[in-house]
Amino acid sequence: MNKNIYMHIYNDYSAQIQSGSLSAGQKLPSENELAEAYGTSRETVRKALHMLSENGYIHKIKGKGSFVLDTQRMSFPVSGLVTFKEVSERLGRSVRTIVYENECVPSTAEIARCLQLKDLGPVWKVVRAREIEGEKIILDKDYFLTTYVPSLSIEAATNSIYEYLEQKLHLPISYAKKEISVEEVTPEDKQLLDLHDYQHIVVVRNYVYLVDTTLFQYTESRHRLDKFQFVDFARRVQN
Amino acid sequence: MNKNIYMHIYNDYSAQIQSGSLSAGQKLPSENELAEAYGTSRETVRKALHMLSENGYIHKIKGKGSFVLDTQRMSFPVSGLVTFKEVSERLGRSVRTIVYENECVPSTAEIARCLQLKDLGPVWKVVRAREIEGEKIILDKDYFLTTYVPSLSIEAATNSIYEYLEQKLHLPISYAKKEISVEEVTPEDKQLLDLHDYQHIVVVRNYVYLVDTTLFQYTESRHRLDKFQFVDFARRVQN
DNA sequence: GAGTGGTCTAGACCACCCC
DNA sequence: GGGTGGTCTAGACCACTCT
Repeated sequence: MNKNIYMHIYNDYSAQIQSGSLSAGQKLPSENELAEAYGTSRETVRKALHMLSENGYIHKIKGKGSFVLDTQRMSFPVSGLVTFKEVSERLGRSVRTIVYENECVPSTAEIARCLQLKDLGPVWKVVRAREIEGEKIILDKDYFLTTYVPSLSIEAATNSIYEYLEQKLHLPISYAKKEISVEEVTPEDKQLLDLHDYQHIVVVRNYVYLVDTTLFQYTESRHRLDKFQFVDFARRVQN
Repeated sequence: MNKNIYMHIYNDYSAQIQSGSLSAGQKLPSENELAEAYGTSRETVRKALHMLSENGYIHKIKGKGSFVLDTQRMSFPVSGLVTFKEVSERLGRSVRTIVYENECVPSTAEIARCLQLKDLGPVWKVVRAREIEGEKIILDKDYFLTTYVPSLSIEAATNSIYEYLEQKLHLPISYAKKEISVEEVTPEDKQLLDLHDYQHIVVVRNYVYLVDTTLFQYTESRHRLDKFQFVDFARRVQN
């Protein structure tokens, strides 16, 4: 199951902290104790603890130990590379996805620029609305290079596209760049979402890269103002 | 100057990549070559390369090498724990800070909640507007525990509070939690900023912690809609 | 097969914290 | 002084890429 020892340790503790069986302020065993407990070396334990620290689960204090952080973070979408499906499941909300469009289209000049295409070749386009507790709040517009995603079934689009890409197509997704801004609503937004009278909308542009650094997906996630929230955890770089 | 070898390597390469003397796609020396060049071990080199990778500077491919990423990221404030001053200097924009308030006040119920205070003790409050190219666009409201920040000079508030906290008070700032949302403008926003007719404003709530995990600062950064941008870089967790 | 990055080891010394 | 985390070493074996 867990090929790597450090991943095993990381998974053990992140699960315990998320589930609440380890609560804020509690002290973890020392690195030497963990190394012995897992039958590994201290550096391997340290790698796991470093990841827990990077992801906001614990905090390490020299001379004292590692401590669980107060972490009811991640209130809503878009932190890290977490998918909408993962987040809504975690929240246990009543969520529905409506697929408006799921087809191969010639790319417009704007999409070609976003995907860094030389010519206006075809792209696979998916347009979906996310309905949360009866209101259509988020509009997701996805564009994929047809080289990697020649087509997508309605089932894949309705469930999780990422699940399909990673588990079926085995695309090695590596990293993403996200840009958040606020823009004026478009007629399309008004038509496809329950926007009330808001004149602006939060736009999250997502550029997704494979491990060979090719850009293969561009996504525009358009959120109704009042329902948008983004949570971020950051560590100050030490000197 | 650089106490740690890995920091030395990290600083060397992050500087070269930021300055553009290493450009996107270029290959770094192999880990073994770097270890020899810096007269250190491979694990130490790997620690530096891991940090470069985490911060979006490079990308590592097993069997091939480490490559510089296309990185004109960080378009505007609020990514990582970077201060306003650091960012505006990097952008080379004409920026001015106006201090409206800089004093010790009793905390309101809301501020006490944000700073997790038991009682309504005093806090040091700073209210500043950020003027960019002639327009007051950002309103920063900072609240500090007086235990750590008994007072602040106008100079510190006008320049960089962080610089003062870290270099003069030697406060060990460790990590922060950031929440971004969009809210309705308040009369205070209208009065202190050049808001045009926008009815909403982007609010970035920032909770800053010291290394001993005490929360010592709460900041509300209120950005005019059209000028707000947030850029984030994220890696997909590998399995 | 040679070169690369990914994981892991079993030590070492240091700086810091607390008693 | 004993325990803690922070840094570093000099090896090892593996999986992967390229040719």
